[in-house]
Order: sequence, then C-alpha cells, then structure tokens
Amino acid sequence: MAESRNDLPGVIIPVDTEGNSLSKVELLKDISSGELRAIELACTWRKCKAGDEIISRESASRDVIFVIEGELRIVNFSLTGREVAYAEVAAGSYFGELAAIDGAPRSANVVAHRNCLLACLAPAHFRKVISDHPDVAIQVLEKLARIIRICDDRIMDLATLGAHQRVYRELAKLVTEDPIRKGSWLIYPTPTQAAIASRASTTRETVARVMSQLASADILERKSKTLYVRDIERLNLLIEHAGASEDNVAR
Amino acid sequence: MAESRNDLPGVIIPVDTEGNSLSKVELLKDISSGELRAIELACTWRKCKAGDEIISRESASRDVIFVIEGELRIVNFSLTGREVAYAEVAAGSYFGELAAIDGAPRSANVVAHRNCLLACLAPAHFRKVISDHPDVAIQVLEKLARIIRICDDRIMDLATLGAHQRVYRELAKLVTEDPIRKGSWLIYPTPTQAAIASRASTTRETVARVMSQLASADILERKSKTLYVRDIERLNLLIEHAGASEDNVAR
DNA sequence: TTTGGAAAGTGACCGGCGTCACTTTATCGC
DNA sequence: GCGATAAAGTGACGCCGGTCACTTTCCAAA
Repeated sequence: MAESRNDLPGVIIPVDTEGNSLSKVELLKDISSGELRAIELACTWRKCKAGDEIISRESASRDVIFVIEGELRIVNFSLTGREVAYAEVAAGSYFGELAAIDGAPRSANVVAHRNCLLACLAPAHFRKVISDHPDVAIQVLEKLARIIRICDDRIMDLATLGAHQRVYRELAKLVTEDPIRKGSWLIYPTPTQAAIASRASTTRETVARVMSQLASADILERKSKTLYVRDIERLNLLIEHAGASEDNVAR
Repeated sequence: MAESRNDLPGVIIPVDTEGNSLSKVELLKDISSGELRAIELACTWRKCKAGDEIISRESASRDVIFVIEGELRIVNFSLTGREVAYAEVAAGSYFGELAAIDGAPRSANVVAHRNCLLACLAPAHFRKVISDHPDVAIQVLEKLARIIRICDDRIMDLATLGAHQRVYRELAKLVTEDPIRKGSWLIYPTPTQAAIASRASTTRETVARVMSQLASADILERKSKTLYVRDIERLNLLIEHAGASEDNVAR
C-alpha cells in the first residue's frame, strides 16, 4: 500500500507537469484563469493506476478531489463482503466534497477504474472557493441535490420493489439509442452482471436469471459486448406494472 | 383540499401577525435584523393543521419552507401503498430546499404532524440569500451533506441487513439516556410500531415480533408510553454481530 | 490454436419475512 | 368508568430470492 502525503495512495507528481490543468473541470469553468492557476498550485497532483483504492473509509484525508483524467467508482462493502455501488465519477467531475464540507470521516471507498490523474484540494481551500464564488456554491448545492434525489429513489426501490424489478430498472437506466440504427435501443458496453447486481443490490445469480428470462421473452438479445433491447415497451411495462405480470413475460 | 396560492394547503395569514418571526430559524441566525425583516416580508405565511399534506409529489411549488412552530414528516408511498419515511422536520428548521435549488419537482410528500406555522420563501429569493451570505450557503451544504450520509447508511442497511437487524438499528437510534436516572436508557415517546416499520422498511408485524423477542430476552421492557432499555450492551451486540446470534438472544 | 481464468447460466434447496386473519390490549373522548 | 377505535401481539402459510455447487461459455494472452 503506497501511502503518501495526506494518506492517499498513488504517485504524487509535480504541479507543473504537462496536462495538469483544472480548465476541464466543469465546476470551475467560470473562474478567472489567474485564480484557477492559484487553485492549481494549491492542489496536490496524483497519478493512480486502475484498481488503486483512492479513498477508503479509514482515510484521514478530507480533500476534495478533481478528476482530470480517468474514471472512478464509489462503493462500499458490508461486513459480509457484499458490495454496494454508489456512483461513478468521470473526468471533469469531482468527489470527496462531503468530507470537505462537514469534516466528518469518509463515508465510502473510492477505487480507480482506469488510470487517473487527480488534483486534491484541502477542505479549507475548497470552502474558500465556495465562499468567494456563489455560483460555485450553487453548483455544489445542485450536485448534492441530485445525489439526494438519486438516493431517495434508490431507497424507495429497495424498500418497495422486488429484486427482479430492481434489475429491470437498472437495465432500463443503461439503455441508450443505437447510434447507427435510430429507433433501436441497446446497452453498450454491457457491464458485468456482478456490477449490475451490486447496483441493484441483489446477487449475480439473480441478474443472470432475470437476463435469461428477458432473453427468452425476446426482450433482450446478447451479442458479445452489446446487449440489444428488442422490445423496450415490454421492458418498461415490466417496470411499471410491478409484479403484476412477472411470469407472463413470455407471451 | 384547500389549495391556495402556490398550491400549498393551509390558511394564508398576514405577514404581520403575532409570532411571525424568522428569528428562531437556525439557518438565518447570523443575518442582520433588517435583512431578516425583508425576508419575513417576502415569505408567505401559513398555518396548517395536524394531518394536512403540506407538499405532495405533484405540487408545483418550489418554495423553501421554514418551520416556525410544529413538526412535520417527510414520507413517500409506493404504488402498493407501502409507506417509506424519510425524515422529521422540527421547529426552527426548514425543508423543500431541493426543489428550490434545482427547480425539479418535489421528490416526496410532507405532512404536518402537529399544527404548524410555516414561512414559505420563493426559490429565487432563497438563492439570493445563499449568494449574498456564504455562511448560509455553507450551512445548507452541511445540511445536504448530512442528508446524503444518512441516505447512504440507509442504502447500506437495506442492501445488506435483514429486516430484524434494521429494526434493532432503528430502535438503537431512538435510545436516549434516562433524564432522571442516569446510566439508564430509554425510548420516549415510543413511536408507533407502524412508524418504526416505515423507517426500517419492514412491516408492522415484524417490528412487533422483534420487540416481543427483545422483551422476552429482558433487553426491552414496555411501560405504557416509555420503553426501557434494560440491556443496551446486548442490543448493540445484536446490531454488530449481524445474524450471528439472532436466536441466541434468550441466553 | 491452445489454455487458464473470469464471467455467465442454471438447478436445488430452504430460510427469512411479508401477508392474512385474528385476538388482545391500550387509549381517549364522554 | 365505558364504549369505540387504534395499536399491538401472534400463529400459519407460502414464496421470493439468497446461497451453494456446478457446468458452460467467453476472451485474452501465450
């Protein structure tokens, strides 16, 4: 475990390195280039490898972390080892603001999904940026509001739906329109079933069962890396209509 | 349904009424009395009766609402009628900030638990207050951060614990020290079992069963309105140790 | 092409807990 | 104190879905 300053893992790199720029960070886009430069200097810059655990629930750091390159996942593990996925963080976004705002310990683990370039800003500095720039504060508020809405939905799902329903919903969230053939829907790249399971809070096996059920009902079709949604209507119907039909899928 | 301006229910009362003061609102405590007065004038003031539905998921209003007197509950209902409780809001606090921040529809229902005096502030006004007062913005951020942490915990619980465990935890959250006999613990006033159930996302019956189990194990003792926690150690053990002992409770 | 390891598919089992249907006990207004 | 209504206790039943234990299929590196 390559712990270093601030007990975050990864390799610290000098501030003035090719590519070390906060200009791609959405949150800071309206900040003058002079001040942005000051923030860049205040950051600790880090490179991490895919698989690195950037933050664990035990880390003492309270920094806000801007993702310049790469992608990360926020997850947690139960005592029994069950994985619960919270979110993904893409380049241009940031995370770790909770601890920076309230000073409490980190509430989840964050692992790099690909190689990442990160800029870490100390809480005091972050709060100053917020105080000096009301529009940044509003953006952070908007982000937290979005997170809360997502959490609330998820709590409702967990509290009121069955495991199958939750898998339907999770799949529905992943559906995008076919970029080539319009009017056709697909999921690409298909996440691993285990990943879907941890987002829907169920088991890999249940996801597998649901998916083969959907496949045999001609709602889904699996072709190597992409998953074609043949009948998006019926998929949505399945979600709406709760357990109503559940086994009438085939007709 | 007594809908009125802003499609919130309840009786609108004139701004200048005895008791219409924002001075007890924690969020606004550092605002000068002059400016506070301006905010008071900008608010729509309302009195609501216990049981009134202040906000439903369909309401068009995006106001932030300060609770001057009374108490409210934030809940949601599934399609099947199952109730999911999110939170309580006490006098001196506020709610409805999500819609005011992001302009999206309300995500939950809010009902008055007792008679309430409310001050409703339009989103634009609220955002102005935030922009003008960085410390208010920080406080709102802190509140949202706290909500997110609570949500995250709840998601973990729902995703990884059994129903009994969740009831234990819910009970543990309600425990306070006996104000008279120190070192002794109790729950007062005891919420209805149905209320506990909706917070732990289970059924009334399960709560009843768990509680009689705990009672027969001499961990809890019920005396009309108060619930005495005779053995807080064992209660915590039950929570920690997951399903490990579960039925060893009695020994 | 081979091959090893990961991902996916599937059957059998069974226990937790939601549902239903009552009975019993509190509680509150008169 | 008494009736009415809500809250709480409890047994029986059944099924959803988690767990285990394999097999089968992918896929990527050698």
